[in-house]
Formats: sequence, C-alpha cells, structure tokens
Amino acid sequence: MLAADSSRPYHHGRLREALVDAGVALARAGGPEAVVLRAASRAAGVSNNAAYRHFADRDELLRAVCERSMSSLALLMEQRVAALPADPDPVAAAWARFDALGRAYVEFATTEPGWFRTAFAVPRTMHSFGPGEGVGASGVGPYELLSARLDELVEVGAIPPERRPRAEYAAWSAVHGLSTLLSDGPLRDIPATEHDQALLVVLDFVARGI
Amino acid sequence: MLAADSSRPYHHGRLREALVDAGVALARAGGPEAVVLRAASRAAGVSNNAAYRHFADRDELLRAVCERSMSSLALLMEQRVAALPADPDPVAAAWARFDALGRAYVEFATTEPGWFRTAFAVPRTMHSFGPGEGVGASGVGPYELLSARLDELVEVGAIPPERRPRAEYAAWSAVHGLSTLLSDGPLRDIPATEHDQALLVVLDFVARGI
DNA sequence: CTCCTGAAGTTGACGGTGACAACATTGACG
DNA sequence: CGTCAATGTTGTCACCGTCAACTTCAGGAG
Repeated sequence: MLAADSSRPYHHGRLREALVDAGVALARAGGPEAVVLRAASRAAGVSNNAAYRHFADRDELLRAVCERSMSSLALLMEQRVAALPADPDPVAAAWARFDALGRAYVEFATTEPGWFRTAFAVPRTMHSFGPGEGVGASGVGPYELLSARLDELVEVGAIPPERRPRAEYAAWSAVHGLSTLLSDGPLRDIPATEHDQALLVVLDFVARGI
Repeated sequence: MLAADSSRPYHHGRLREALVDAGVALARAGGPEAVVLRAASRAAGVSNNAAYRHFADRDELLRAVCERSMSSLALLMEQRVAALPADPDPVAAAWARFDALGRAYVEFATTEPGWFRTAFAVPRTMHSFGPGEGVGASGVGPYELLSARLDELVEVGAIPPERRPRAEYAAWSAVHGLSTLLSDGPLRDIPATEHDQALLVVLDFVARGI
C-alpha cells in the first residue's frame, strides 16, 4: 500500500546520506541525544524502519553523524587559520596560527553547542574515528592540526624542544575544557563580556604554560 | 489492590530520598541519561508514577541527583587536600594543596565517569546550583575551593597578584578539559601509563601558566 | 522477453519510557 | 469519629528502538 504520491519512487536512491543529513540537522538543534531514528526517517520522507537497511542500529547512525561533526570542527579550524593575514615574522605567524586554532575550537563550541557535543559523543561500543574519518580539507583531524602547530612552534624556536613532548595534552585540555564549560557547562550563562575575558585569559594561559 | 506483602506499608515514608538514592546509583552506573523515573521507582519498591508526588518531572529528579554528584566532587577535593602531609614551607604547602585539588578532580572523573558527567548534566531549564547546593563539608562547591587556593597562592607570594584575576578560568578549564577527555572523550582508551603522563603534563602546565 | 532473486522500503508488533487523569489508601487534625 | 489532603496506584497515551514478516522494484540468467 504505497502512498498515492507517485512523485516519490518506492526506492529512495540516496537514503543513507539523507538519513545522515537529517541526523546532522537534529544534532545541531538538540545535540547527540536528539539524533533519533524515527525523526531522521520522517525527515527523509521514509518509513520508521527503512534506516535498518543502512545502519545496524541507532548507534551506527549516530557514529556517522559524530564523524561529520568532527569534520566540521576540523574544517572550521582550518578555515580560521587560512584566513589569517600574512605575517613576515615566522615566530609571530606561528603563534597566530596556534592561537587561531584555539579560538576556532571555542567558536565552534559556543556557536553550535549541540553540534560540538555531538563530535565527542561517539558511542563507546564502536572505537573512535579511524584514519580518514573526522578530518578536514587537509585530511587530518583537530588533534593532528594541533600537533602540527606545536611542531611549528618548536621549529621557529618559539618554545624549547624539551617542552614539546605531550604538549598536545596541555593545550587541548585547556581549550576543550573552556569550550565545554562555556557551551554546556556551568559557564554557559555568563555575560558575553565575561565570556570574551575567559577566552583571553585561557589563550594567554596556554601560550605561557606551553 | 495492594500487594499481599503487608510488610511494606502503603506510604513509603521517605520516598523522595529513596528516589534520589536510586537515581544516584543509576547515575554512577550509567551517567545522567540512565537516571530514569521508572527504574528509580522500581528500586524504591514503588509504583511508576509515585515519583510525581515529589518531582514535577524527570528533570527535577535529575537535578537533585546532579546536585549530589557535585557535592561528591567537592567532598573528594576536600578530602584529598585534608589528607596532605603537613609542610612547614607555606609556599610549598599552598602549591601542594592546589595540586591536590586538580588531582582529586581528575581522580573523580576517571574513577567514576558516569557520576562525573552527572555533576555537569544539570537540565538547562533549571538554573545552576544555588548557594548551599552542590557543596562539600565546608559548605562551598568546587569552584570556591579552587578560588580559595588561588587566593592562598597569592597570599604566600607564589604567584603575583596581577595574575590572580580570572585565574579560575585557566586552571578550571585545563583540569576540566583533561577530565572529560580522559573519562569520556577521545583519550578514554589510552593506556594507564600514558594517562598518568597526561595528568603530570597538565598539572605542570597549569602551575607554570597560572 | 520472461522470470526470479535479492536489495530496499513498509507494516505490525513488543517492551521501555515520560507524562497525564482518575482512583485508592491512610494518617493527621478538627 | 469523621473528613480531607497528602501519598501511592492503575490505566492510558505518545514516542522511541528493534525485530519479524511482507511488499516493491531493478537488473541479470535463461
């Protein structure tokens, strides 16, 4: 008993992608817990259980959506670094790129809280992103973007080589912590000016502590 | 039609607390999303909808559970600081207390991931904890414990006063970020040795950057 | 050209969940 | 002793994930 609407063929054609797209919209609006199979199916104009032809269960759809979110984050970080004005001083340029990375991270988290949470909501049953997943235009993810900038800071002599090992942990923790506190945590309701102050303090703190 | 078990009186007597206790157990085992009205009611030996006599909806129960979780965190931080050996050097003692605070935070997050997430899962509809909520034995919460230690670092001359304003943002972000990355984030599966290294790096980084 | 097979989509059902309404029980207070 | 308001129960509804059985359709074997 097909609906009288003959314009829609029985087979969707690109249902998998349509479901992920719908899941993305749901996640942006309401975070990972809003990624609901039935809602995504409705948005794709398809029946409840059609999704099971393309995903084993909800977690598999959610994982695909999370991967898209992580890619969005990587993309924004790349864009913000690429948009930086040229600086003849290699040290200043390296610091500016490093700074832009952190700013982009926090910008992503605060402008799209639900979407940001989704990036880190990969279901525990399936291991994290593999190579080529959750990456930006350059083919690497946020962590590798950070590592490359830290390497650059060492190369130009901005930080001594002995401080380089595991510096990712420090920088990532500070920026990720601020992002979660501001976007979904106890700092989510502080006024905009205080919000900006917090960002400045943390970025300055990272540059000093690295 | 009451169950034949006459040992259980019709009225529970302490149902509200029993529901929160059950919610706590659920949250410790499965995080905030596992705090489910029906499961809590079952655990309390009571019917599905009895909870609605004490909580307007699920969010109100969840909020009570979150408040307990935040208190647990504050309590552990207080304990770890109190357990520190005496140090005659006031500067060293202040640093040790500051360090212990951060260690306790990460310890809480990694030993009880679901319980830690719960502390920060306060429903958005109801504003954060008020005074006297989410506090430890000393009557203040984690944020105030941190502030007091930062004040102490200034008093003993460990850090210059001009660095004091908003230092909470920096220290909290770094420790909170590491906690989430390790307990529920992309770093959740790194080996124990690497886990410890990350903690050392971040704590050292905080002490230097403050 | 026909038939048939397998992929893709649909319908129906079940258990779990939050929530509402109506009903039952009971202790406390006049 | 009777009344009533607080407390707990049952019944019901909508939404969700998931399984099983059925339907549609495109493309290849003969």
